[in-house]
Amino acid sequence: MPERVTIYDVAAAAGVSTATASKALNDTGRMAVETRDRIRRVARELGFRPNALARSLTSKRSFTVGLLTDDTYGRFTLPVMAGISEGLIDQGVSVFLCTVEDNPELAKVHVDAMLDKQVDGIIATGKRIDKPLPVDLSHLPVPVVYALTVGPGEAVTLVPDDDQGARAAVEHLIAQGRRRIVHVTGPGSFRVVHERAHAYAETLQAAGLAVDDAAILRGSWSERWGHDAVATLWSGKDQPDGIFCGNDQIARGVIDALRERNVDVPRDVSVVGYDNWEIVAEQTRPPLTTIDMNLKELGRQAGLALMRLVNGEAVEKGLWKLPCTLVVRGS
Amino acid sequence: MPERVTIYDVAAAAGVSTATASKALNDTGRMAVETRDRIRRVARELGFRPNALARSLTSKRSFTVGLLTDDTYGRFTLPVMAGISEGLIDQGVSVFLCTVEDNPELAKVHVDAMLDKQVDGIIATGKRIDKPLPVDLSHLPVPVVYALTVGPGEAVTLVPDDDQGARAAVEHLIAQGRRRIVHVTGPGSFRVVHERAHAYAETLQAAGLAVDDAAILRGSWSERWGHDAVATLWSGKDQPDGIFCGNDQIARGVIDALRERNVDVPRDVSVVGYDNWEIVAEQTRPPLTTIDMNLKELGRQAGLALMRLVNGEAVEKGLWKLPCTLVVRGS
DNA sequence: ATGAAAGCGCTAACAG
DNA sequence: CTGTTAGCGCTTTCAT
Repeated sequence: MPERVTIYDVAAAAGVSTATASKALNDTGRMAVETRDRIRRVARELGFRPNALARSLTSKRSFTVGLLTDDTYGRFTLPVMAGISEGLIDQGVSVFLCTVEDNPELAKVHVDAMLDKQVDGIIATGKRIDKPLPVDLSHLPVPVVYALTVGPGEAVTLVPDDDQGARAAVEHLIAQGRRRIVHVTGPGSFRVVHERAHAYAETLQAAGLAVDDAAILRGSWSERWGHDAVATLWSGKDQPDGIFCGNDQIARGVIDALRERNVDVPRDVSVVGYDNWEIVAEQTRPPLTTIDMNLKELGRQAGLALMRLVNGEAVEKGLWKLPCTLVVRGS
Repeated sequence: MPERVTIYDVAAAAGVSTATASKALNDTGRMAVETRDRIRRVARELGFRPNALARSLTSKRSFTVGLLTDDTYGRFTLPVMAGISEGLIDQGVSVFLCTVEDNPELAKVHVDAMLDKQVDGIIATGKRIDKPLPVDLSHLPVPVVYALTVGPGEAVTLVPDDDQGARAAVEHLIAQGRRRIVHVTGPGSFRVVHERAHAYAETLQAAGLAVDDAAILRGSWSERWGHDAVATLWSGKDQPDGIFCGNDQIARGVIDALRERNVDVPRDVSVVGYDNWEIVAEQTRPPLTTIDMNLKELGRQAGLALMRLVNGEAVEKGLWKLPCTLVVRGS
């Protein structure tokens, strides 16, 4: 395996001191252009790459951040991760990814490992906005940003704007001429369920449509529940012509159930999902119109906010609600 | 933000030199037990945590590895990542996760960043066993292990044993009393398609069942294709009583299509999928019997193999085929 | 049994 | 314009 080239090698080869070499390579200090060029050329020829660890030791910056998540399955974490990575790569920042599940000890081990490795900051992310990670991150020697998970009030927390997202979904259904719109969603124990349901009701009201509490059906986040909800709805008399689902899996169950009843989507009923989980949304028949939470963008913003904090720049504390986007497909 | 405590602080507070403090904390050297205990106690009281960067500078080990993947969606990468992390956490190793998509420049940037940060080794992983990452990892100053992606012949490469997995699937169908078993799989351009098809044919033959080339239907990796394949199969005369699918999505399409034709699964036809993608496999009706590639275990092994390489221990080079497991559900 | 000193690779004051 | 020196936090000979 090739030996690593140090700045001493470069300095020696260029016939200068390491200080000069350092300055030349970092474009700091002042020196003859030709010296600078020569040193740079030598460095390139030797394939010199500075040891980031050594650099960090003095600079107090490791250009490394930690991403902590309790989302084992990665449905939400991965887009966030991709956004962070993409947003920070040109600052030369790398990301430690740690999955902590619901295990406080494991979480502590990972946080300690990150701190020992001098991460510049930590991003905490999760699968539930209303559930904190199993570890207290509030008195760490580095800044912390929360994404898709609750942080303390004085922290920066990024979440998708559920209110706006749900509103966009319902407004779309109304724009399709739908008038009897129901909402099939997840368990009432999730805060997003309330927020989306609330936005749903308000949007109907604003459009002068009847708002009926019975039109909000709460169940699990599964296909099966979407299926069952349709069975319930179609056993009554007033069938809806628009269904806003709490997530794409429910929507998938709904669409499948409707097809089995020979109810045509979107002719007879329009369906809108939530999450834009492409693997689900693109495979429904017809493909699912849904709300995209723009998680990648959320990740990018989280990363950038963290770096601003790291750099001591001012960052507005509190809850950042990032806009969702309606993705229109065939349903 | 709390100031970091250094070994100098500990040494000073304990009234010893840093050398002694270091020895006490690392359980090296020899000294009075009481001195050691006192130093340790002081360190604990002060909340001392050694700076891993400084330590790495001398030890030449960063206890950090890089995970490179082209699997944006993360379907395969995440379990592998979880396995690596889980397998290495008690050695104090952290993982940099980098998604490089198919972008050679991006890949190079990430690899360089990792090397600059002195990763002890790199694990390359991907979504296709027969496609290399868009970057050459063969002349790096650190060891590399490949998982779910092709590496050079002299490298360690871990893949699921497709032959054994497919065999297990078909044997299960035969054990269910199925005699007319077809194989609905993905595009012929994937190597796994050939391997699984080959194992399928061989297993039938070994059981004394007729092997027919027309019984292998190649298409895309989608639900839609599973659906279409059933349409094709049921338009002919000899309908199968067992279907081995190339992945779970195809299997899902197959099961849905069968239900639409009032063909009962598993009474009339047994279906086996591949991947054990729980989100799909558990939501089919009935839940899908499928093959699990044990990716988390594969990740763990990859991590352990890499660390053995890092430690200069002997590791058998070449292709490691790890066993798959049949997961029996309702189909 | 303990400590002084050197050094890991790099950067930054400060001289020359 | 360039080099000497000190130091980042820790480990490790080598003296004492």
